[in-house]
Amino acid sequence: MEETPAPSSATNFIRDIIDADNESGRFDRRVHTRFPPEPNGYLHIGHAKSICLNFGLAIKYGGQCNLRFDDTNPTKEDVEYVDSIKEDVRWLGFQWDHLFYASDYFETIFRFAETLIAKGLAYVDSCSTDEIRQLRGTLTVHGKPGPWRDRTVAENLDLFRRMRAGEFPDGAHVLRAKIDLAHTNMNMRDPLLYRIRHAEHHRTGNTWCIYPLYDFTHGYSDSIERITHSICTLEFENHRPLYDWLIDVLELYHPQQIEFARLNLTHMMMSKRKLLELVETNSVSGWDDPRMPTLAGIRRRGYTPEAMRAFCDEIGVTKFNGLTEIVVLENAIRADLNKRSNRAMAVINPIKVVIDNYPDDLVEELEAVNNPEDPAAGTRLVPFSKVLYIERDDFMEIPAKQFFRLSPGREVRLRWGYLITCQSVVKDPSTDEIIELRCTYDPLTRGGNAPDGRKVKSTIHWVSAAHAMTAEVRLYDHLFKLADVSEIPEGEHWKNWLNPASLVVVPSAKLERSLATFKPGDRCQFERLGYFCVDKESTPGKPVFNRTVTLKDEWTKIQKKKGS
RNA sequence: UACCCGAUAGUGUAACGGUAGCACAACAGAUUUUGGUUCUGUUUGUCCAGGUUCGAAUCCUGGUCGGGUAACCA
Repeated sequence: MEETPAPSSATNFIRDIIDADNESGRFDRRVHTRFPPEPNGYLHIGHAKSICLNFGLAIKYGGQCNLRFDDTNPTKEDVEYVDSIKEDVRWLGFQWDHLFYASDYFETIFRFAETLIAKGLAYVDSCSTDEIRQLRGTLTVHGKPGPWRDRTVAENLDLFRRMRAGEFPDGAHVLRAKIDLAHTNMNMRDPLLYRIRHAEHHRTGNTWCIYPLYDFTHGYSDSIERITHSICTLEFENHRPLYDWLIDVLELYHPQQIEFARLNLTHMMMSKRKLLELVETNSVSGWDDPRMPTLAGIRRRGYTPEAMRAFCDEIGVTKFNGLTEIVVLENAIRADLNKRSNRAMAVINPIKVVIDNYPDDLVEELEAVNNPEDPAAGTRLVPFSKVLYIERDDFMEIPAKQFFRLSPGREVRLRWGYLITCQSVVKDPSTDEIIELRCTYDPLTRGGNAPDGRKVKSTIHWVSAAHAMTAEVRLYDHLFKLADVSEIPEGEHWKNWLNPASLVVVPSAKLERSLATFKPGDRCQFERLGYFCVDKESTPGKPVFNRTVTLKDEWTKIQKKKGS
């Protein structure tokens, strides 16, 4: 476990609220937050925003942050998710002060319900789901009281206890708060508090056959844990009056609920339901497919926790429901990896180069700098010989304007190697495809500098054919070709918008020898191409590298501009 | 057709009644043995209309636009 992340310097409206509360002494200057996921899926980048916010606030103010599993719906939840969520929070660099489960409070919450009944503020409703929906009214039409609303306290208490005792089947009764069926806020129209579910819970087993609903559980959990600021996303704004009502009628310790806008990213789908569908239909390889926005996915993709935290810091926290460009995320990981990644040479789309005037059997070990951003990273030796591979994109038989890489008659530098000049092009006579370049080198330019001081416009990467290792390289791109996935009309098949090129597998890229020692999770920069990491499926016999993100690429930009 | 919330450059955010800043993007240049990095510079903004005030992005009123809300989900 690394040390506690430094507190964020970014200010936001929630910090303003906390500052004001500390000023007034409202919570005795305590700050106690919580991150409350339901263990029904894998965490994604949106959750990272919430995690960084809640844990970050606790660090900033010297307070505490709990991890609490909101596990009130036994049919959707599983320990698999509990475990992955813990792992993800730790990976992001945070450690919770207390670990709780809402199910820890089931007995307490049951007693709260009895108290509510005793106060005449809750009743057992025996209507069907349909009837309840009918009587609740609509957004513009008031609801109406149902036939069971005026049961006596004794009758309600008796029925509720028998619900718990397992005397009734699922759906026979529910417990509802008695508030106001004509309320303009739908959440206040006698909200459901408990339902009967004869289902096994991943923690409480078969102890319970009634389970409290979110609204009835969440505020009480916050109150029990003496949370000061209960931070959630915008869609719970309309729940706050109920949150406050439930705590106030029982005269309990009252945390402050604060809502902020969830994260939306271009080219990304954040809906848990749709992510689950991608997994279940094998549109991706799993929850940790490197194209997924899950923390498991981006971790496998090669993202670092430092970059994720920097990103969350940069995007800020507001109540405005915006759409953040994915390049902001990409910029965060580039900035981090640029400083710490060693460089290596890898040729993804190779074309053979023969240095005609280089001795047939000579192999030279050339010194290469590991990381120009970090002198302490030192140097390594890379083998050079007569037959090399270079990137097919680094050669143009008829060079375009502004293309200053290799072409017939032109001299370029091989990184850490020699200056070479292309003398001729060998083509497959049947297909006309270029299969080989014949070049000459200048023996006086070892290391890359010419004694006469002449300059070349371009430096390209290469590997010695005889010494290269072969590896599978997986090139990842955006999962969705559409920037704003919320624009996909409801009902339209959203999977039509998946990017067919989101994964390009290169079966046999040619890699520099030094990469042979890399283990799964190891990261490096393939010079001029991007940042890569070794995939978990990689083995010594069949190495696999994932592209985390490309480098910025001026040449591709120039080409795109010309094309459009 | 109800209620709640929001609106600052292309995008995301800061300014808390007193000079509209920052990051990313874009554009131009310098440096560079990665068309990377770094550095310098440029372009672009307070949704609209009123009001309060010496002074409004900020406060008030009205409008416009956008988001949320009618699971026995969270």
